[in-house]
Order: sequence, then structure tokens, then C-alpha cells
Amino acid sequence: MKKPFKKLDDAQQYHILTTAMAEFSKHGYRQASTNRIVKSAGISKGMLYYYFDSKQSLYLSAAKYAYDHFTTHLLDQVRLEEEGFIERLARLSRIKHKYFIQHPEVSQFVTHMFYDTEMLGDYQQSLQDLRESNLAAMYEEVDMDLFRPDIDRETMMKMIRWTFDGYIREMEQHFEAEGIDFGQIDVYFDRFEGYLETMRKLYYKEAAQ
Amino acid sequence: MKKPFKKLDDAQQYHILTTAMAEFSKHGYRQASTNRIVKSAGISKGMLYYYFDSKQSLYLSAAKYAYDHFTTHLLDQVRLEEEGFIERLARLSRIKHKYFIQHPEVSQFVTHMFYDTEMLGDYQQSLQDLRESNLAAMYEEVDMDLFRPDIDRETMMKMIRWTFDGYIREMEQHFEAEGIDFGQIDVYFDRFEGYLETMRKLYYKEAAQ
DNA sequence: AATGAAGTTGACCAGGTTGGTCAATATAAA
DNA sequence: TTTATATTGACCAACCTGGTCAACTTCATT
Repeated sequence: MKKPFKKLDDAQQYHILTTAMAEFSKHGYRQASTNRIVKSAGISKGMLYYYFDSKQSLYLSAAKYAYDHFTTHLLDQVRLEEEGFIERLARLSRIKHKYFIQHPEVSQFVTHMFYDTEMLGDYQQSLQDLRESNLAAMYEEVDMDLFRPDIDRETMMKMIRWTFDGYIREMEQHFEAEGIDFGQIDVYFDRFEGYLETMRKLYYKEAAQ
Repeated sequence: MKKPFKKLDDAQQYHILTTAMAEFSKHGYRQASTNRIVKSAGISKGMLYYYFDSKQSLYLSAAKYAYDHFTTHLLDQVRLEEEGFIERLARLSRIKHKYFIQHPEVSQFVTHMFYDTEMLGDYQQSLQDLRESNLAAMYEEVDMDLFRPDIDRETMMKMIRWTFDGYIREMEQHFEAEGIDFGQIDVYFDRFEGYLETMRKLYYKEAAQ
């Protein structure tokens, strides 16, 4: 990343980098084409190399940008509260999902980075650490007394997470196929609340409901 | 597909086509490279075009092979029995998982075909139909009396499926990272049975256990 | 042994794409 | 006007693409 790029307004920086991210996520570093990137981004080939030294530099800049964006816009927003496990997961899912809707390219690129072995040295390890510490934090300060006592807690927690994953995946598939109907968005939320209610019935003691 | 290819023994046909499938699944039709395919398959460029007329013909042959293989080796094996929903899903998951382990390339290529819009005309529709009828059959002849009555059945069924999906996904990730330890394979099955038992506790009436 | 068919190779082709350059030009600041 | 910054796209050699084909080997038949 050279100085001229830093002079661009934030929107244009975001635009160019997210276009690159989309290309890298889709094809991987090697198969990604700078020609396609400039085409999609609507800039000339010359400008790309006026902004960045090389393809590799572009990739690393995108990685740094994505990492920072992801941590400040998502992880830093999350503060843990004393709450039930289901409620916490619901809260985090909403945040995560909102982030995915607003910044799909960054979101997917972060996932890509997580599995990238050849390009990223330090960032990949950072991401792994981040993920682990975040995963661990997910279980901290959770009100365990809400759970019904006759089933292993770890099992229940896993099942609850899988249910959330499944629901989110179904939503994403639905959105991908039919597009997001913002007029009907309340329906999605109601259904979500419905699942929460059901999960409480399944996993919490009766008294906790 | 030309006559010389049909003369090959089944193992070699399988070998060549699955190598092609892997390439097509990974890169899609256009980005897939016949050079990489012949290299991976260990045959010369000339042979590929001695066996097939063109790249497209190779793709279509792979598609037909995968479709047939998938239906005969997997779908035709499945006969529905009068059983609980959890037990049925467990049974089908085992079959599906076994198929994935034994024929990963075919398995993934079928998934790829399902989303391919440009190359496959009829086969894609056939696959969609197949999937739908299979999905519908999944709910037929299920013993609904086992479910606890205070929760909506459709909700429960979805949650159960999501739990299975999550478990299988976790297994696959684990296998991908650490490799399959065949000495420890019983542990995996025991854990699976554990989850089944838990699900029965959660979703079935007490009397049904 | 001679013939011919079937099987197999990899160098080779024209066409396209790759990451990257750079002279030319436009714009803005001085 | 001069100077610094922005911006373009034609252009480059290197490489990769799907596909061809003359040469060669292998094998069965006569």
C-alpha cells in the first residue's frame, strides 16, 4: 500500500479492498486475477499499481484491513453479560448476522484467511488465537443454573450452537435464493424468537421459563 | 466418451473420472484445467482426448457417472422403515457419511452439480427433483407418537436435522485436520450414540425412552 | 515374420490471460 | 507557466489454455 491510496476517502478504500477481497475469497490468491479486480472495481490497471506495489501487497493490505475491520466492528462491540447461554448465543448471532449482511466481502474474506496457509504468516495465527479466545469467552459468565440438570451441559451447549448454525445457514440460503425481503423482515425475527422459545423449553428447567 | 474409454476396467474409469470430478468441483468448469487433470490422473494429454472428444464431453461424462453412482450406491440402498425420526436420521446419516468417506470426489461433485447452472441442463433438474422427493420421503412413515406433544413437530424435526448436520460437520472438520484414526473409530461411534440418546431425552416423551 | 489395428506419448499450436510497466495525458496546486 | 499528482490503457514477456497429431509401442491376427 503506497501513500496515494491512503489519501483516498474511506469509501473508495473500502470499495477497492472489498472488491479485491471478493476475488481472493472466490478464487484464492493464485487464481485471483488483478484484471478482474480492476474491472469490478471500476479503476484502471495503472491505478491499482499506483496504489499497491504488487498483487501480494494488495492481498496483504486487504488482509490487514479485514482483520482490523473485523475486530473493531464486530469483536470489540461484544461485551459479555451475565445471561443464559441461549440468550447469549442469540445476541451474538444477531450481531454476527448483521455484520455479514453489511459487510459480506469482509466477512467471507476473514473466513478465507482462516484457512489460508501460504500467504498469511502472522495474521493467520492471530486469527486462530482470536477465534480460540473468543470461543472460550463464549462460555464465560454463563448462567448455568438455567439448564436442566439431567443432561450433560457440554452436550447441550454444542447442540444449541448447532441449532443456531443450522438456522442461520437456512436463512442465508433462503436469502441467496430469493433475495432479502425487507418488508417481511419482521417475519424472520419472529421466527427466530420462536426458535429461541422452543430451545428454552428444551434445554432449560421448567422453572427458568 | 468414446469407445476406448469403455474398454478400460472399472477401476481405471473410476480413477480418471473422480480425478476430473475433483478438479471440476474445486475450480468450476471454466477454471478447471485439463492439464492438471491428466497430471493428477497420471495419464498423458493424448489419452484424455483419446477417451473423450472435448473438455465438455469429459464434464458431461463425469456428471452422468456421478449421477448414476450416487443414485445406485446411495439412494437405492435406502429403504424406509417404520421408525422414529431420530433413528431414521441416524440411519441415513451413517449411510451418507460412509458414502462420503468412500467416495469423497463423487460426493462433492454431486453437490457441485446441484448448483451448476451453465453446463448441466437436464441433470440439474433431475438432481433437484431427486433431492426434493428424497427430502419428502424423509418424513414419510415416521412414528410421530414418539415426539413430546408440547412442541411443534416441524420445529423439532428441523432442530434434530440441524443437530445432525452440526455433528457431521464437526466430524468432517476433525477428520480433515487430524486424519481419520481407524483405531479410535469406535470412540466416534460411541459419541454418536451418546448424542442420539440425548436427543431422545430432549425430543421424545418420557414413556418413549 | 509380416501386417495392421489399438494404445500411448508429449512436443506443438494458436489463442487467451497473467502480473506488471510506462509513456502519454489530464488535473490541480503553486 | 511550472511543477507535482492522478489517471489511463496499450503493451510486454511469460505462462497457461483446450486441442491436435506425427511418431512410437504393444498386441493380436494372419
